[in-house]
Amino acid sequence: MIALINTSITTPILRYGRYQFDCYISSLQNSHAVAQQLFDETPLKQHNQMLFHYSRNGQTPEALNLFLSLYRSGLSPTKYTMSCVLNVCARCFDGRVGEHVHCQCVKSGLVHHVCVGTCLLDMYMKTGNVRNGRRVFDEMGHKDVVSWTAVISGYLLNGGTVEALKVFSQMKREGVKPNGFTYSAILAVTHGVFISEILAEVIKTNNDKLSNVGAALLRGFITMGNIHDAGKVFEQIEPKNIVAWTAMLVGYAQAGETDEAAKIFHQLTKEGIKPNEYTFSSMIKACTAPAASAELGKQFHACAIKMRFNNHLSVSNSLVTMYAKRGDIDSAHEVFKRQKERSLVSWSSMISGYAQHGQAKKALEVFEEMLNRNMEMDAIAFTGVLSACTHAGLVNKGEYYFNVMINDHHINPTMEHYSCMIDLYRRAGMLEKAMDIVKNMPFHPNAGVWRILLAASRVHHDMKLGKLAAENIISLEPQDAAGYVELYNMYAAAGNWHDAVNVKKLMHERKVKKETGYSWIEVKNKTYAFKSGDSYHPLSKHIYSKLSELNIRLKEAGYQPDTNSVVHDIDDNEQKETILSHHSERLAIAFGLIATLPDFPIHIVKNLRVCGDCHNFIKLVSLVEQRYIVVRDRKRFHHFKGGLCSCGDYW
DNA sequence: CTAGGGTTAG
Repeated sequence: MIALINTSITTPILRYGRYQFDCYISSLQNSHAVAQQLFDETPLKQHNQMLFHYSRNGQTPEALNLFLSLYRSGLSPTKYTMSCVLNVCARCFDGRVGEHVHCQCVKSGLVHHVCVGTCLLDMYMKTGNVRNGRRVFDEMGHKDVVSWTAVISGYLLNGGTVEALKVFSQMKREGVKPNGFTYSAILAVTHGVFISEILAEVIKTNNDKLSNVGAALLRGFITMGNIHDAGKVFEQIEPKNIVAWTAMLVGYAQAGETDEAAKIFHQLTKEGIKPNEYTFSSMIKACTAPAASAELGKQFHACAIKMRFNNHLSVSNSLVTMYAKRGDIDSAHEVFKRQKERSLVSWSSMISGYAQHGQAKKALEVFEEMLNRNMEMDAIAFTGVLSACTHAGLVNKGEYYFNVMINDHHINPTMEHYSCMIDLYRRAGMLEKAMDIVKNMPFHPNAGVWRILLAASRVHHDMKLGKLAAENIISLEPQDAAGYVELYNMYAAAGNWHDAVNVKKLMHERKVKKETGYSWIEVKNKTYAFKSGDSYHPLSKHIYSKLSELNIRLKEAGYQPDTNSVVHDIDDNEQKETILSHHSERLAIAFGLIATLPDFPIHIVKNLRVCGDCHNFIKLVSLVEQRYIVVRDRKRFHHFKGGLCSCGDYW
């Protein structure tokens, strides 16, 4: 676990002097009479600047405390004060804080200023109160392009696509000219298809080098998976602001190119642009990619601390997920524990983190704490707790939470929730119950569900189900090799070579390729990649001889290779064993054993799931070599120790 | 006068 720097004290950079700042802080920290007097004598303008500073830095509690002191001391807030504090309220989860400020705005008459009105409607929209947001907007005497844009993005934020588009056209009808911000917002719903249309309109109306729309266009291309055109748009944006840089960074991150994302980060700082919380949370998220080094994530954490962004909610939330995904669940919890305020996202990040590590008990504890605090719940929070139950085989608990979600929280189960339940029953061997859900849920099963059923068919030797699942996977996701391979193996096993050959032909015609399995291991700050049977590593010879040595020792300890995991069309059992024994994770582990000291834990990251035989193999390695081995596969973590795995062979 | 809208995290 890394040592976290104490971040509870932040020193803002102020326009006024150090002395005044110290007085300021003391006035906030104790209710000492002298300090209070100092507070009262400080001009309102400086309080406002301080408030602005807090709001810009995401220091929500500080900002609200300051506003409260201001209110208590009898100073009358200005429209500037209100704008700032409403901006802060927009990020609160308790909408009542904002409502209170709303009352103050009405009483003082400040509500009639455009800025205050806009902040108010924005606050309601961001806290999910669309009705009040709309009402404030309708009652505004004077509306400008900013107010219109705020309503549009407010609707979009709350899923009101149709209303957003309506407001967009109404605005144009009333003669208000959309600007870059407006296009930027509306582009989020136009899904690529309209990109060229909007682009034409943008060029016609705002001939200003894509400055504000650029980032939105860029995002459009990225969601279409077109990083090339995204890059071209990026080049055209001039000057490039932080939003544009962040959008480009996200583009590379989504394409799995963590190093390119990091390059963008360094480039923007070199150009004198200051990264903000969006940049940091995006960059830290990029560090969770399987091929990214664990060091990189820590470096950006350190960087965030240095630049004082670590206390921003989105940043600390992304840190929780980053550490969890990097296998360091303790650091994830440490960040979570130190969060001054936590949102729904914070709690669900922690729950999913524990779930991925198979620590179901802790996941449920955190979830129960959330329930006790009467926090608002959403579908994703329940996905976290259900997946914890699934990974640990807690059938009763899973059923219980599923019902709580529907009956107490009135959340409609999504496909994800049904998948969890199907997987939960399937792993527990309750195939009939799993099938009941498949038949009765209001969705057509997606490829994910069929993959679960495919796994079930293998365990239960249910050929009929296997065939059905494989065929559905092929039709739903024609580029996924799993269905073809399974179907081929089934035909081959039954001696039906005619159909087997046809499957192979189809696969060939469609250019379907099995995703290459990679395993990564980090040794002395360097990441090494291995793929099955490769010999690129300079120590390759030693790695393979270590593997043969291990094989002999493991067989003495009772290891029997399970060649059923091999999906190749090979008859020779010995050949199958060889393929198994050279799976990428084994190469990585063998290298880890050679290259690190005996008490050093070995961390492996895989892009695919670990196969049953490798799982057995690693368990025994952890026993005979007395090593702690952590494997992160596509879905979750396995902590191997003394011949056992944290997943309890339940994955 | 300053301030409000656009990107981000599970």
